[in-house]
Order: sequence, then structure tokens, then C-alpha cells
Amino acid sequence: MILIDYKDPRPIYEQVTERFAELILKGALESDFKMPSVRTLAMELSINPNTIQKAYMELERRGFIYSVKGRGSFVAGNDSLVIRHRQDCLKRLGDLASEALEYGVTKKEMIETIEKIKEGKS
Amino acid sequence: MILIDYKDPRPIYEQVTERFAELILKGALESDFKMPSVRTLAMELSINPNTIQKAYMELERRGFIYSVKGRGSFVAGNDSLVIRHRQDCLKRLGDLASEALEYGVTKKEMIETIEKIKEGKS
DNA sequence: TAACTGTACTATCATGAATAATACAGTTAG
DNA sequence: CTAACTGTATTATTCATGATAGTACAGTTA
Repeated sequence: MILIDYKDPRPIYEQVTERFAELILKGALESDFKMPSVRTLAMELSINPNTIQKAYMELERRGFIYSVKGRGSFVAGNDSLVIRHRQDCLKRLGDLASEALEYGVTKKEMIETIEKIKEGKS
Repeated sequence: MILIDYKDPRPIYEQVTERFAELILKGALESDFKMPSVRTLAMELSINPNTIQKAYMELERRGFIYSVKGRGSFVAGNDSLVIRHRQDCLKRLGDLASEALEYGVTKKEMIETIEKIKEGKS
């Protein structure tokens, strides 16, 4: 479910955070799904529990999960998260396109690039 | 010409590198323009000469400038760099669009976003 | 020749990521 | 009830990286 890439320059806690956010946003993890415990996941990934704790705190701060002392951490309802993320994707795309325009890339080229994308190539 | 943003999480040498790359790619610095010397620029920015040295080494590695011991560093010819950067922009845009597709953003939304961009809004 | 250039090297410091080891409080299955 | 699990918090240590500081050497130029 989670893989750590030690060639990735990003810190481990960030990779874990992003990976779970991705799974939740793509609907791979249902609402109220019980997340692996901090200690269990740390064991599985052969890393320190504090690193997982940091990732879970960040996921909770961003609304992806909720944690209950003694019970565990669970996936939060994700409808508004999905909507927010789509808006964020569009914003990032617009920003990147604006930048590309400044470097001389044309809107036509960009639109053609998007139209050429094969759907479902994950 | 160069400004350091201490709120930017990126290291200083990277900010300097990216800023010069931007100036060169946008044609603000002509070929063979003499770059400020390592020590001069360090003085101006109130940072360490080694930090500028690192930025210039990176700029040279990426083909933006060339350095001559005793004479200085100079902007390299930038035609192929510009072409390469436009291709890179398009690739990044395509990658981001592919990712957005996986999160449920439609091509139509993306294309509309691009079409709405006001040109020359830098 | 003096003052400038790039380049290289070593040492030091601050910061953040990660580890390590506890500790405490709440939950739950046996 | 209790043992074993949960999340959470805290402190100390290690390590890598960015940045600073100081020095040195080689080449250029007015």
C-alpha cells in the first residue's frame, strides 16, 4: 500500500502523507477505513514510529483522517476533499500554463498536448 | 536583478540559479553578457561567495553560462536552451494534466482554464 | 604590479529529518 | 480486571545539507 523511495529527495513523512492522500482522493480507501496503527506501519516500513506519527498528524491537519486515542486513526469523509483537490489541480495547471506562456509556449500547443493524453493510463 | 526570499523554503543557491535561468530564458540577458563576479554579487546580496559559486557552477552545468578563470562568467548562447525549456514546460504540463485526469478533472475543464488565461499577465 | 577574476579546500554552525527510548492516557478483547 | 493494543507527547542523539568563514592558488587585465 505504501512504498518508501529512498532516491526521492522528499522526507519520508512527506512521502507517506502524500501517498495516503492520493489513495484517499482516488477512493481506494473508504470513509472510516481503519488506518494501520502508527507502530504497525512503522514496523512494516522499517522506519521509526515517530515518522509515521508525524505523517498522520499532517493527514489529520489536512482533513484526510481523524484519530481517536486508544482506538486508532480512520479515513475521513472525502467528498469535499475531492472537490477541493480538483480545484487545486486546475489552479496548478493554470499557473503552470501561465508560466509556459511567458516562455513562448502557445495555448494551441498546450491544448493539443492535453487532447493527446490517453485516458486511463495510470 | 536578483532578490533573495528568506520565506522561500528553497536554498539560496537554488533561488539564485533559478532566477538567472529565468532571466536568460526570457531573453533579459544577452549572450556573452558578463555576469556579476562571484564576490561582487555575494556582497550585493549580503551572502557568502561560496553560495554564489555553487549557483554559478550549477548554471554552467546546465549550459546557461560559461566561466573563464581570471575573466569572469558569461551568458551562453540560449537558442537551444529556450527550445529545450519549452519542451520541458509542455512535458510538465502534460504530466500535471495526466495526474489531474486521474483525480476526475476533465480535459474540457483544463482546456477552458488555459483558454481563459490573459496573455501578458506577468 | 595591483586588483580583479574563477576555483578549490577545510572547518564550523544551524537546521531539519530521522532515530531511539520512554512515558502517559484511552480502548478493547480475552 | 488486565494485558495488549491504540494515539500522543517528550527528550536526546545522530546525520545530512545549506550556509558561513577563512584561506589559498591560478589566470587576466588595467
